[in-house]
Amino acid sequence: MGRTPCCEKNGLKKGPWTPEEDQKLVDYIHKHGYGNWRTLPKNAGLQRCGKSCRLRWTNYLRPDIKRGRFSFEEEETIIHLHSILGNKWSAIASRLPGRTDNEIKNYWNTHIRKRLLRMGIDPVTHNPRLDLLDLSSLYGSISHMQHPLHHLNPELLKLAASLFSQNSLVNNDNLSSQQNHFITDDVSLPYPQPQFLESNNNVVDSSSYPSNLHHDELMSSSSSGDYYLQANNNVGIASTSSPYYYVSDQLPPSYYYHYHNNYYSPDANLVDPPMSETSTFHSNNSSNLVSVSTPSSSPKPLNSYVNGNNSSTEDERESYVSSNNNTVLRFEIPHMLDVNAFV
DNA sequence: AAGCCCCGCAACCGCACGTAG
DNA sequence: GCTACGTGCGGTTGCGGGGCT
Repeated sequence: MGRTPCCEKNGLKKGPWTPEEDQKLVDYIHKHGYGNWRTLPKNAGLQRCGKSCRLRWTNYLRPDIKRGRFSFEEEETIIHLHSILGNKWSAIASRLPGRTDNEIKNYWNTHIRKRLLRMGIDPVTHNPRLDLLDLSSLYGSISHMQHPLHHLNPELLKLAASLFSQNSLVNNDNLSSQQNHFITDDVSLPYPQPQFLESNNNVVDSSSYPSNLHHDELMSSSSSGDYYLQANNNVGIASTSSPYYYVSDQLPPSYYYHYHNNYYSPDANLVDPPMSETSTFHSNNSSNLVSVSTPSSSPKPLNSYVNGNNSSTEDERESYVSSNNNTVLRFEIPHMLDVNAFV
């Protein structure tokens, strides 16, 4: 232990770099290259610590640094890589030429993360935040009925199925496009088909939606390509990479999809979510325990994002994303979430 | 116009970890 | 094994700009 600090605290400048300091650092590195950051500032005539010089060089002065706002492709890559690598900013930066880890980290924290939260997506797990919806009354309504699904309004069933299928995967060629169902003990109902929409809202593809959603088959489903599919209707599914949902055997099988090449675009404006970070709810029948839990990942109150003012740049970004000719998966959530209106 | 507030971003801090001598 | 050093990361700070009142 007892490692000495990288610099003496006394006499060394902190704070923003002046153009003169930048020039000194650049000149020195052009002449001698960079190497020993501890001795570099002294040799370069800078009243800075080596760490500060290194950060200034790697994050700002390096000649190959790309300036300006992130392109849609870069942003897509960041989200993609973050879903795989997590907060490995340097690893992400290595895949984005000209971008630094610090820049990506800042951009993530100030733009992408907030937008994902507004979209109802957990920025850590990249899964929809089901905790934003209070489903207790919905499931309570289902579970206390003797033949629950027979008596429900189709709109309510559609909503329930929609909520369960929010984690749908996309573009899996190995899955056929048969009618999708969720299975209960006594009734089989079609899953609502998520729609692929172009920017003009034309439906362009729905054939790649996962099929064979019978839970017995899902139990044995395997990963395919980039997509990871797991399903289980037992209580207590454990996963190291995603939130998990577990339900009783009288409710739709739980499942989630870990996806890599696409991301969700639920219309978060359709709901006014509760501000709880995690919600757990129980049906009236204790044997039908239903728990939907999304790990907390937001140090800031969610309403600071959901209800907060959007900056103009953020609005621009939103319009940029929506106007880009990229296909996104869009989930339609009914406006009316009052269960009593359906039963 | 002035003051306040919010936000984005550059920069810093502290710590952990890998590596070479 | 110890130490120095470089590097990476999460968290945080503080400045400056812009918007609002």
